[in-house]
Amino acid sequence: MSTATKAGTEPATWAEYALDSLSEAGYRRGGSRRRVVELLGNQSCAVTALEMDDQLKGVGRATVYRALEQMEELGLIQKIDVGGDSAGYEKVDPQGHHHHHIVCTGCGKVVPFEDKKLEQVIHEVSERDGFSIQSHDITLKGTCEDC
Amino acid sequence: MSTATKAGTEPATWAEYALDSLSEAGYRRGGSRRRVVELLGNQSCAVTALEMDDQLKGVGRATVYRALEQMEELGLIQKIDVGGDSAGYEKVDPQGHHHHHIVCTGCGKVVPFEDKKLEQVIHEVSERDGFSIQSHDITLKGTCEDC
DNA sequence: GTATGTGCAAAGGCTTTGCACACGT
DNA sequence: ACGTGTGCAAAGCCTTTGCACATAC
Repeated sequence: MSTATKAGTEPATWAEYALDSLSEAGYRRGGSRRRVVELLGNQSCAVTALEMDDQLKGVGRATVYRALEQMEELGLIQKIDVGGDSAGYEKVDPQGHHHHHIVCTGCGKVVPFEDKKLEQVIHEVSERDGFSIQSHDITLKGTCEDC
Repeated sequence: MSTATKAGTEPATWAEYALDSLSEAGYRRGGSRRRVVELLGNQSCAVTALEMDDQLKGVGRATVYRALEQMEELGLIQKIDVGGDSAGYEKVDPQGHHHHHIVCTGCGKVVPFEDKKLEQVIHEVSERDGFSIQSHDITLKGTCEDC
């Protein structure tokens, strides 16, 4: 019972990829979870659970949290500490692209950044300590130019 | 016995240094905060507020949190996400030495590590993005050998 | 003696869980 | 039809705040 679109079978967007992965994991294609997935797919950086709940008017808060839990379990999204009270979540690129975050302790602003050298060093560290690294979540804290 | 100490200038331990800093910042030398400071001074890695509260029997939980807030404000300690529900805290070495953490997503074990190359790359990044970096808190997540 | 420090208890905020009903398969 | 998905409300847990008393200065 494959709902695969065409012979290519390559999902065009992260949301499609995530929905397919959830389906393969045995989850049904419910409408509320789908809305959570699509919201995450439209974001380029971290969003908190409460922000998602605010934007998804017909969706219960519990459903948002449950969907996030399932997706994090499958490695589709990543939980990120954005400094506030609520945790941030963002999609994980299946092709391995990712960024990190600088949080301003003054105004709370979150700025994403990428750095190839940093990626390489992290990769070396993860091999050095006998750990099998699943993800790395680097958050720098500082003061931005406006503060 | 210490041969290097001169008349009340250089604090011999982190706890003394922290208590001096708090005093200079205008805080009085209360007994409960002192116990929190000394507990932190005896730890080499992150401890949570609730763990501290458990160990400090006569000290109120509110006092623990208030002391942590004050010390973090002064940069004496650093808040660290150790993956659980409760936040971790650890002393900041005034001489700049520090380590980072790998958290096992299987058993929750926290392993500290150091890496000079990583430090240098972080330093470069912090200068590149126009941010004034106060601290960096790098947490890798993975599976340890026992899991 | 006065202002800060502290413990207790209550409140706050984010997250999780229980349960009954709706929906996907 | 059956079992999962979902919304609502309540509970849980960490953390913060209010208040009265103790303590440092």
